[in-house]
Amino acid sequence: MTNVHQDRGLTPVQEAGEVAPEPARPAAVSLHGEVLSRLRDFIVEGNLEGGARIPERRLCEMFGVSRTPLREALKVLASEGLVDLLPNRGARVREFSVSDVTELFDVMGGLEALAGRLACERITEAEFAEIERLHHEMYGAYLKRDMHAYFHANQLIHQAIVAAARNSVLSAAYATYAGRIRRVRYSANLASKRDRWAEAMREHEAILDALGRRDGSELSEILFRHLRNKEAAALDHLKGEAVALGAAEASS
Amino acid sequence: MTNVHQDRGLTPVQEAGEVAPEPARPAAVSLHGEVLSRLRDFIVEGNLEGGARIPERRLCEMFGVSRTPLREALKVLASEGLVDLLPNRGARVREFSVSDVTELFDVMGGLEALAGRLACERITEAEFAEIERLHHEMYGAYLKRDMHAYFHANQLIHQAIVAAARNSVLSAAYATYAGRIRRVRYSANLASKRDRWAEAMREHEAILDALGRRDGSELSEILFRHLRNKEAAALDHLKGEAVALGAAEASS
DNA sequence: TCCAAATATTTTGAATTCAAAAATGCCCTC
DNA sequence: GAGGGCATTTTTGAATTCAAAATATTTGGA
Repeated sequence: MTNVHQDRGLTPVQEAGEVAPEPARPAAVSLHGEVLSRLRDFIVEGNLEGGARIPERRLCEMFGVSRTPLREALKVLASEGLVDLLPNRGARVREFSVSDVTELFDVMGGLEALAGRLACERITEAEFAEIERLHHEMYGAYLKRDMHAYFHANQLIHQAIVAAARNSVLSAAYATYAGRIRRVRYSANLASKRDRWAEAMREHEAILDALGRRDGSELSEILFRHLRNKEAAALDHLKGEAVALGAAEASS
Repeated sequence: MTNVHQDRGLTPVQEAGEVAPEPARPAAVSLHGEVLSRLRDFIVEGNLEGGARIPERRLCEMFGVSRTPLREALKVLASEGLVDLLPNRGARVREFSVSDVTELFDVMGGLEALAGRLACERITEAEFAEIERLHHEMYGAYLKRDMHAYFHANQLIHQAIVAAARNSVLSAAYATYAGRIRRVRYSANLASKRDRWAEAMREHEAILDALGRRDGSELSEILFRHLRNKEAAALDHLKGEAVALGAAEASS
């Protein structure tokens, strides 16, 4: 995966007359955009230690570009909250404290509540049917204790609700914040206890019900509380991890 | 051409003659940050025609910097949604369609609803007392038909609610979206009819009441509907303006 | 005169260069 | 041997340079 990056042959000097074919990616029009999305993915996927200093030069080598587009990308990522820029001291991957995660979950909850409300105003029958289908798929995964399939269907449901809200500003904001907490959220789900799982399933029943009745206020309410519960589970996990880490560090 | 060095030199702030001195700002440590916040303000305040092409060189002259920090600032503003970057075609101030404004107001409504809910959990007595004071101040302005004072107190109340939510991610998001719609929102308030004004005042009574009872769900509900009503007023105004503009352009 | 092709100019995207700030290492003192 | 100041190296911030793309202008032809 990482060698895809190096192999890409995006050499700073355009020595090769013909452009290498790259049908997979939609071929960003600018190096800036290319570097931005690759670096964002790279960070979101957890390939860089949080808090560690990242020399620009190393990243330039990694992506095979000069510092100009890389630095542009870093400024954008800083404005997205993924990176900290210390003046004259370089960039580092932002570390999230417990309170940061709390804040992010609350904002996600607010956005999902909004999405639910708007979705009730605008959702089509076809969209609702698709969500219903995903819900049953998720329920099947729950019965089979297939965590991965459950998690996947769950994500698709929440995404479908956001999409049904038909608000591009909301979608963009949702994507940004989802990216920030993706790592902690995923591992929290993996570690979630069975009882939380059952509870989450019940909440999803209520979500589908409110959506079916197009009751925006109620769906909004349920979604916010649903996220609050996810938040609690994630924080349990995060605190356990912090303790474990601290112990490991103390013993080493 | 070499005097760019000297011109910009040690005083990037004082350089551009037409910009008023602003000692309030904490003097950004980097040119990038300085250019970013000045350009953002410049756009938000409506000094650039929407949709018009903005050559980088002109902006460089205006701010007295080279293209590097300016281009970095443009990328960040593009990610904030204030600017459109057309590949190989330069930057232009983003134009907001009616549906863009609708989307922005809905997101603002979602954020305010969230702020209200969180504020009910966390607000102190002192903060509530201050909001109460602002409310009565606003009511006084309403009775005196002092639009400007009313608008000011109104803004402060909403800001105070967001602040009481104690969520920096929320505050940052709120500030970003508020910046995007500031112009249209202000002019809409100026143009709002008297009956909308009375209605808004009644809504604010309900806001204060729900906040006093720390009823997060209800406050959330009221705030979202309050923003929806603001949205309707703003859209009325916007459509009227569009018609007037179209007529003016047709006749010129 | 008007349109279109060819050429010249401008503007953009990105690499390179240069100065200043920070980090590193060295030596000296204690 | 430890700590502190000074020189060296590295890294960052920002200007400049250069090539490619886009835009404007000129020219040729009907």
